Amino acid sequence: MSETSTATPESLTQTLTGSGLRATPQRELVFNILFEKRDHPTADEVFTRAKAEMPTISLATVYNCLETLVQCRVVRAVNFERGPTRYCPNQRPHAHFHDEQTGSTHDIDLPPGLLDHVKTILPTGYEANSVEIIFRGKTQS
Amino acid sequence: MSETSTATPESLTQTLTGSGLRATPQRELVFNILFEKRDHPTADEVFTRAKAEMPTISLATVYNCLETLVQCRVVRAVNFERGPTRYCPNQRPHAHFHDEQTGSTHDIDLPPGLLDHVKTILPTGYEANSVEIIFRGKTQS
DNA sequence: CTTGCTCATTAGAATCATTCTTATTTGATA
DNA sequence: TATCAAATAAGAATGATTCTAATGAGCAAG
Repeated sequence: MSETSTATPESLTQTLTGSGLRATPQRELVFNILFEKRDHPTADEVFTRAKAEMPTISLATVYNCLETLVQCRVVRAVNFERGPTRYCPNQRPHAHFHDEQTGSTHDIDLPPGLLDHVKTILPTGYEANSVEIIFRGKTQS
Repeated sequence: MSETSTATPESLTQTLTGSGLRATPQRELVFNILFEKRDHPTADEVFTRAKAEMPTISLATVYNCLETLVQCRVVRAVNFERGPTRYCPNQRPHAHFHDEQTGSTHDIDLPPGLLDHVKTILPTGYEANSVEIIFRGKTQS
């Protein structure tokens, strides 16, 4: 039974209301889209998928929902390279591997303690509250 | 005598010509600007500094020069958060610390072996040719 | 040298992602 | 059910970057 810190569609409502926010259909839809297919879509891709389910949703709302979910820490915004921001449901601490051939991004689970180990390289006076690790390369498939 | 892999204004010419490119005044100026003040400026900031020295230089040329220098691996493009790309002269392997209060970015030297250690978390079949580490937090100053 | 050719630069237009603005809608609360 | 704040929608506006087309510069062959 693996313990994850990933929000689920079920726990989303309480996360939102717990932050004084409303659990709207749009927010739930956007989260579900990220939750169902973990392929780090851009806002625009989320928008396309959302429209299939809710044709009246607007791109601005998708941006708003994503921003809200990031604030609530149930979704993570990821930026490597210039280019649109990509989003993933937060789950356990993980690094990202960016396959330069396919352009796709894979999550890499982090062994416990690695982030703390990495933080030890910081000089005195530097207090990190997050560490992001990005690999670039290719995968044999 | 510290051994670095940092290009210098002197070595730039041969790096460029070695790649079949010309060492133009614009390219040299852009590189010198990055080399002199290592504060991770944006293309627009480089442009402003460049104009002080060479009033006729254009923003497009600054973008072109930066891209060329990145291709030659004498300059590194850095992207965290959405927002403009920032540039630093390549020097030794280092991580970036992004101070969330001031918005400034500091280089963190990496102890030898750290990158290799971090790479060991990759599953079989993943071949990383680069690892980027980004800290976010605050500094006591 | 000087003609020709390729690489670079310039200026401005175009594009893309994102944010902003304003009006409308929704939903919880009194 | 009336009220009021929060959320959504649509499109305009912004900002960073890239593209396009024209001009300029430097080297190589004659």
